[in-house]
Amino acid sequence: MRRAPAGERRLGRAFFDRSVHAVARDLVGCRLFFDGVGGTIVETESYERDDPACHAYVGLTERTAGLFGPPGRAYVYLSYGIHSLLNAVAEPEGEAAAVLIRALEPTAGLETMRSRRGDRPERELCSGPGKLTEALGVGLEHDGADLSRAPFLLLGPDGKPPAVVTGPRIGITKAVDRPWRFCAAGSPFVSKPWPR
DNA sequence: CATGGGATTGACT
DNA sequence: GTCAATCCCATGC
Repeated sequence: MRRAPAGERRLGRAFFDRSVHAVARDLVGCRLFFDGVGGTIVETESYERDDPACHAYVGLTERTAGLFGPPGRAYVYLSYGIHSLLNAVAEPEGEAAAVLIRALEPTAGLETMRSRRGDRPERELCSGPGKLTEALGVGLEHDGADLSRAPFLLLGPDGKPPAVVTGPRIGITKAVDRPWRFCAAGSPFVSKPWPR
């Protein structure tokens, strides 16, 4: 049996079955593709159950049910009535926590991204949570999908994982001070405001 | 059944 | 720097 090259390591359920903050940090440098379109994750944020900014803070509802489900699934929801935001569910089943995927460094399917988002410079294709779902073609219909199965493909870092810097989360009004934003240090592909 | 808030973006001043 | 667009869904009457 062929041993998969290190760079082809797929992330399975076990990767997500632990602290959501550890998962968020380790996802930086991993590679996410949807139907062959995607790139390297350069920015994430973690949300846990006892967190006023987390949707599951209000408890179990039909909308948030996916957050309480098995780890390694997608949680997709609509923000501001316009943007689909992609999260990866973490922690054991019954816990409610997720990692918001905020930005990618595009490496595959750039032309497909441009056909969806307009002819933009590379750094503007996926540098924000709503931008990257549009670029990849991820929508609400993928809520609950298994991230370890097609059309999703989630691989470990290609080589050494990047240095990660943390900072306050973006665009929320509650629990703004918790340092649960994780960015690849020095990457020009993260969303604004850039971490220092 | 009506209301209002939200983990954003892009256009405009 | 400010601000509107736009829609799902939780909450409350």
